[in-house]
Amino acid sequence: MIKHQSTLKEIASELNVSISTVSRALNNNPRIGLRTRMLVQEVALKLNYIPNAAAQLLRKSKTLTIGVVLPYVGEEFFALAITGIEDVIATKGYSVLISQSRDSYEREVNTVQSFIRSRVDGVLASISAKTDNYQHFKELQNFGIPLVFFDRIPTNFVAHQVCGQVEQAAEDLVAFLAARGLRRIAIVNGPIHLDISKQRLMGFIKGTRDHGIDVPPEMIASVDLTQEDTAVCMERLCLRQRPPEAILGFNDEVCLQAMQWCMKNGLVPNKDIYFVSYGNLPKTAFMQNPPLASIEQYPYKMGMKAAELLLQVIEQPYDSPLPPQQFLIETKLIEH
Amino acid sequence: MIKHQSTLKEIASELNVSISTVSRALNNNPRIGLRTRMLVQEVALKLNYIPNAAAQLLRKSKTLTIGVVLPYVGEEFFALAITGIEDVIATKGYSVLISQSRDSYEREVNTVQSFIRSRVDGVLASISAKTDNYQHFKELQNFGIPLVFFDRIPTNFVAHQVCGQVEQAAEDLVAFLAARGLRRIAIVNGPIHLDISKQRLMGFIKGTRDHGIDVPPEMIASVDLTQEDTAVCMERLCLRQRPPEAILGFNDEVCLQAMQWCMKNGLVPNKDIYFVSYGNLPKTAFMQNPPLASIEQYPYKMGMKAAELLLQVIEQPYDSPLPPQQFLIETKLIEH
DNA sequence: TAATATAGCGCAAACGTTTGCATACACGAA
DNA sequence: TTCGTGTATGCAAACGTTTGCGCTATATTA
Repeated sequence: MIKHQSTLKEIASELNVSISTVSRALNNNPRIGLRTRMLVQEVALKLNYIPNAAAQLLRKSKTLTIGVVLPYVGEEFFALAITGIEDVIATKGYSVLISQSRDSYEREVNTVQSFIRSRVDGVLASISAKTDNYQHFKELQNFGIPLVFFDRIPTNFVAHQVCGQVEQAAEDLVAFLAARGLRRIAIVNGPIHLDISKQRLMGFIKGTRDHGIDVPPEMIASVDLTQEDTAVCMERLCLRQRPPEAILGFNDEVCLQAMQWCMKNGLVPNKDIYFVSYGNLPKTAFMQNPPLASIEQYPYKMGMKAAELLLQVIEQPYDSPLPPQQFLIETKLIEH
Repeated sequence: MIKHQSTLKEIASELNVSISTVSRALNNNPRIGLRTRMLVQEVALKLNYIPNAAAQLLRKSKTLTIGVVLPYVGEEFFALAITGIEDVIATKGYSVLISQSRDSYEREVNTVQSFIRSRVDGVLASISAKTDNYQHFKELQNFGIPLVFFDRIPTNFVAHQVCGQVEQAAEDLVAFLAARGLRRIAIVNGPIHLDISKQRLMGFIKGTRDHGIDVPPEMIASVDLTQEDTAVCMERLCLRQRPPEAILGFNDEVCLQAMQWCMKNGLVPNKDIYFVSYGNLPKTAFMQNPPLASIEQYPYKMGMKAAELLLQVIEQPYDSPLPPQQFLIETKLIEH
């Protein structure tokens, strides 16, 4: 079903000039006379010429393309981050390949390898909930392809990264609950191999200790971010003699899952159990019972910052690579 | 910052065989002896060889890649459609380039041209709210690149398309409202150059007529899907002597925008003004006042169907192209 | 007038693959 | 020995660009 794709050669033979002249004319090279240049561009337009990116990449070694891999494009947090990324890289003439891992390790690996095959100029990544092996990212680095992690950054892996002030935020959330006299507080955390989960936990422990709150080990849970796992976790947490009065969720999505479990099990969210969370997502503005407080993480800004850092790394000369950078985006507790 | 990217040539010289032998060995061509084949694959692994997709495309004329352009990846409807698309094309070894137009005509044009440059094997498109010129899609077809529209399909443009039973659904929504005794009904439609907007309007007109409902022209409005425009529209609609009792929204997103305007202006959604809509999006399950009824459009299924059709078109031989196909996905009215 | 500069363009190699055709060798049969 | 028949591999062209270098006129200078 392939029809016709005009090439430099065709334009050249149409005008009885050489291929190189056509190439230079289209790139506005001043070595070609103005008359010829105009003529070539005219014919190119007439023939609907569109350069073959593959051939260009083969010669130059630039694709002007960056890859973005993240868990779900549909999650508001990531959707906003994508927009931030696009807005930054568009200004430099880059375009972006978006791919979602859907929290699957295999999908993430495949995506990264596909990015390598197409020789993108750089990669932005927010790792899947299942990823605790970073070989594919290592390979990316071996290929010399710049890599910046954002939000869901790995632990024990040296790379550029951008994320929120997660630990401080957890302390703030605990303080928020403590100020309301709540003392039986649980945390429903994300996978602990995610650095942002570790940070949430540290902030939670620090915050509870600061307020003299005792945290029995059963009050500390991790889920893999699926609806099912969250339900199992809630079951364990709430079907005990003394269920928690409040829950600090990994993010708004997890809280929604937990709150759904509550409703199915005759508990009224934010009445029987209070929720606080991360995200402050736009959709919570329409909710019946949004989390009492949620940490605004400015995903648009985070996307922008990550993209800016990546571009900086890309433009760095071969011989003086940038040492691994870490950026923190400030966060803010929002009450609902 | 580019380090090293191993090539067939390197593997070849490492083993003192020819490049063609290496190429064939890696493709498991039986013409190469088993011993050599194993040896080559071993060395390829050792050197972290990953083929250069650009070079491959230049020789073969297949990228095993399809492009998807749609308004917003973050909208639940499109996010679900993407997932359906991915699930289908993954089974055939294809991968997907996702790009959002964010309802901008320029962004959509750029995306399509970038798809052409990278010579994708096919394109799935859901057009932006601003698009009423289809030259860029025409160009795609001139290049012989298969194209399938889904959901947001253009009017007056011959192409394969997949969308929901929109018109019938609008009639159903009107019937739903009429059964509740509501007779002052307005429609807040999408851009009228979208075929699905036209269909909504036709269903609306048919439905109201069937129920003997009079519809003054002021009750028929179109918005460009932005928050601002919806607010302006609501203003015109509601700040009159007799505001509508019920509104049929273009989709859940538009309804949310309209309901936000209501709340800002002292009107209680689904009490002062009833809403019905399209989408039945998951997030409405958490809402305080979801639309009373919403049309489930099965976006996952729609994405799958569109992808299946595209693959079929791609695999069609040059000489017998498929005549333009139109598929309807059945819909269902859901009460809340 | 001769030497030199300059403008305008073409030649051909290179990027990393794939693939039709040719080649080299071993082995058994005539 | 000679021929045929596989089997295993190599050669070289081609895909569509970009780009260093070289060529030819014409214009400028001494």
